[in-house]
Amino acid sequence: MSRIANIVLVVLIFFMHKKLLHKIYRMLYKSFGSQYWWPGDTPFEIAVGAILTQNTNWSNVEKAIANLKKAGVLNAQAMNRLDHDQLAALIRPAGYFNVKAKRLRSFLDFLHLEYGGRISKMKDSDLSELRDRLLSVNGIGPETADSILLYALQKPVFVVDAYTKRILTRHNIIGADADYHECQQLFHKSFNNHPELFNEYHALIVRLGKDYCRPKPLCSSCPLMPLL
DNA sequence: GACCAGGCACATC
DNA sequence: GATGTGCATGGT
Repeated sequence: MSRIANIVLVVLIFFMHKKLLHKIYRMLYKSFGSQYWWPGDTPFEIAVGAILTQNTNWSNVEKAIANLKKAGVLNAQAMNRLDHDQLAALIRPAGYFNVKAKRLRSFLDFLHLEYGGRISKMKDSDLSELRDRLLSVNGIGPETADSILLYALQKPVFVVDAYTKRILTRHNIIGADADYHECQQLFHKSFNNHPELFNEYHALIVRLGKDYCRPKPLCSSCPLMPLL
């Protein structure tokens, strides 16, 4: 194939995928409506939830969040005064409580050292630089960093999770070996950095994933089944 | 009782 | 660089 034909093919495939991603969004929104994400009252609570939900069912996270609220420590200053065992005991229902207590501690250290304990101060930073800084915090990987950026700080960043990859793979939009960045770029290029839409789209994907998109088998009542 | 859930870091090859 | 493993609770 000539070089030009190859370029034309790549562009065509991109526009096909873009059209399909738009169609999937419309189908999900029609099926489920607005999801009103993120389920959290403050940017700090959203950031804590993003760490606690790592590889964990949200209902377990809710129990841990309720414990933190009841103890009056769901703010950067009060949580910073807890020692490891106190924090781990409060977040126990979220699972991996020792690991997550360390990760929350790393985030608190970062927040106090770099932003005086105020998440709102993060908003002023350059997006790319802020993302790199978040990723440098132990326990904050791409999905957690992007969840904080999008849902706590309203930055135009799409959150890619296991459900997103599963759906994109099943619809042959990406290969099984596609990485986080590749999936994310697909959404960024298809939707022109639109934070409100990224917010709703990711929430809808999670809703679909929870209800219909188990690893196996394929669910015949899935709203996206007509596309397969 | 097995499987799964809104990941990530670290060890090993 | 790719792959495997540990981390843990609670619902289905």
